[in-house]
Amino acid sequence: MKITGNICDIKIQEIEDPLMKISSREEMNMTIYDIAKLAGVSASTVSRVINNKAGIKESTRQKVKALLKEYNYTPDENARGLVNKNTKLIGIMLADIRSAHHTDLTYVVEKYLRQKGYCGIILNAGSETEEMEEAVRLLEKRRVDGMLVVGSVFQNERVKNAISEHFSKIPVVFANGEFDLPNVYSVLVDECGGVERCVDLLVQKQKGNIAFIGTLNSPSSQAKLKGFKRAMTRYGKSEESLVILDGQPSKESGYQMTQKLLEQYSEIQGVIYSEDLIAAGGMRAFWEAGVKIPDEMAIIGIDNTIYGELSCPQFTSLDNKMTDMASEAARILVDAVEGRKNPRKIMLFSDIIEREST
Amino acid sequence: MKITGNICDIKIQEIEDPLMKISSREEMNMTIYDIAKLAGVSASTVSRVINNKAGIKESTRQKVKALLKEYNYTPDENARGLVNKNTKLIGIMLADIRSAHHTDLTYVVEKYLRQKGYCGIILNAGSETEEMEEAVRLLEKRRVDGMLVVGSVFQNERVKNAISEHFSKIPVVFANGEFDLPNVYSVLVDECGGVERCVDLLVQKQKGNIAFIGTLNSPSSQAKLKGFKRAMTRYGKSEESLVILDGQPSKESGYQMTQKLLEQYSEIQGVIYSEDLIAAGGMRAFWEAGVKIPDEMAIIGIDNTIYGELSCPQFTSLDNKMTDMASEAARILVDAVEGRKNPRKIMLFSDIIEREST
DNA sequence: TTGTACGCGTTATCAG
DNA sequence: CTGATAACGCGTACAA
Repeated sequence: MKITGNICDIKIQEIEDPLMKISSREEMNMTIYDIAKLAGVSASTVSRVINNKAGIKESTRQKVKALLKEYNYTPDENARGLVNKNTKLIGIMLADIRSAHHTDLTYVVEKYLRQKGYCGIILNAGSETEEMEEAVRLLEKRRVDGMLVVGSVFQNERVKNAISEHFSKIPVVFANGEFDLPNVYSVLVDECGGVERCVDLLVQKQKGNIAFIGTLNSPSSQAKLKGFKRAMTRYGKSEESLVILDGQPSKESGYQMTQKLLEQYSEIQGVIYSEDLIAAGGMRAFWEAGVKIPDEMAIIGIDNTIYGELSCPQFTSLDNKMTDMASEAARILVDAVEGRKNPRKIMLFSDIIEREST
Repeated sequence: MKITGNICDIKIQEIEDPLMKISSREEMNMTIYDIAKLAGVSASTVSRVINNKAGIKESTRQKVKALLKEYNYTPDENARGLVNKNTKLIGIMLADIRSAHHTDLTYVVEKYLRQKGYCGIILNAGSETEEMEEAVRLLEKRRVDGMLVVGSVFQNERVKNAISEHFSKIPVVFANGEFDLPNVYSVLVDECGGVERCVDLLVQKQKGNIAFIGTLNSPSSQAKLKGFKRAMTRYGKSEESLVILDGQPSKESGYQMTQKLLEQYSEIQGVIYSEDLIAAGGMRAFWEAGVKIPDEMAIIGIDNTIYGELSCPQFTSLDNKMTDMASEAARILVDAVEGRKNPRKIMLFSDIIEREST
């Protein structure tokens, strides 16, 4: 990977730098002792100034402050944490930050945490329980003050055990899932009811023959599926007659499942996809097949991500309130870390964002 | 936000928990001293066992190890860092993790760092220089071992100064930008040349009247624009005659700019968008206007995100190698932190991923 | 092979 | 108002 030359006015140089090998030690970070010596006071006085404690002569305070600024001293948050018994670190565990709804959530959480003086450590813990346990262990080593678990895929015994082993004493907020543990809070969304309302919407649009396509393995997916079944039986369908296609959380899977649907289930008038991403894959299949949306087929996704808005035509999506969930979860977590009380479990209500596909 | 009831079989409870108010102190995290006492050895022996140092009687090693496991002791990484003078923390600064190409990059980086024993602290530093400086300060407080700066928006004097003030002694890798500072590495992509090749492709497809739509303010955008101008003049166009529409990095802006294009520049046969997201907005405008793609209009985006694949038709995109950049940047950073040498500046070469829009 | 003593950078307690 | 001193959890010379 060595390129030498001049490409588009950007000069490429190679400098095999001996990056400050010796010089680095000479100018370490300032400590309160250094400042104290400079100011002719004790370290504790400097500490007091830094933390704005009362009972310091104004003149010394100013003198110290000046030095602090001059040498632009920055306190070592880790050393601070050692004595304060907190790290101001929050662990954020999710399967994969690349899934659009988690990205949005993470953004909101990180912003909030930072505003409250905390730093988020985001861990892509994957979808295998072993990786998840590993992530929990890692966060324990970091002595995070609290932990946010995002996504119902984490709702399994292994993770629950890992948490009760390693994190029985710090607050944990589970977004979109729950553990029956004394220190775990839950923020949930009524995806079940939301999907019921999706069915209602389609029925109302004269699209009563509805298929459900998507993943079925996570608790969240199960809730969605339950909503689907419940609503469909409410409209007189037998559970055995329902068209439910099990797939992966990818656009490719959405595409394939939808092709299968078109081949095998000609009576279907509408589809509910368990995720927008899968729906986006489905849109492609309909587009290729020349199926008119919404006239010949109505579409609803879930998550209300940007995929629905980018699609042509834009598709309706069940907004499962990921950003609301993010701010609630972050708030509850910080509250818990700082000793403020909150309900152990709250639920948010999803909304259908109707667009051109219904 | 209090809900009581039973919704879709999910029982909602309200427990105004007094979350372990008293009990929490009783069972703090184990320290090496606790283990030492239990094992009847000194703390240093325990430390040696933990760090697999040689020169420990096998029997005591086993005894200690057993205790370690029994009480599932986990070393305090922060305390460890205090004496080791490292934190195994890496700061990752980007404008907004929600932009798809940054999300992918972040994922790759986080995975790599973790595999190498580091933890990433991701900061959404926004696009205002003040926020950026704030982020730098924050990372200094955390005493990160290294820092990754992602995105050419950070290439400004304020950030450069902040880095030389607060981070003159630790390695910094700048992905998609550069600072002339001794401790800063750069990983660049030849977006300029890439866009030139995009123009070449369109010309080759008999779509020589090309417009450029997108953001123009970041160094990265400037490089893209330069490539556009260079190639177009190469094909005999005068620079003044070029159609260049300045917009925002959003689908809405892409939509509006494209509408404007359709209204005002009927001779245009192809468009290069500075970002996939903007291109996606543009696709909508073409779709609404009934413009046939690629017959009546050829489209190329930049970033090679999922947006291009989801679009119907899928659009061609310049792959600016964000994930390669991510792994290179992460590798170089860890290398630098651990004292291994690397070129100070490397460049990756973009690739055109051709799809249905050209 | 193991223990003692010290230091990392900070805050808190207590004495002055 | 200010300064010693101890402590946080850990690693490491140095001594035994």
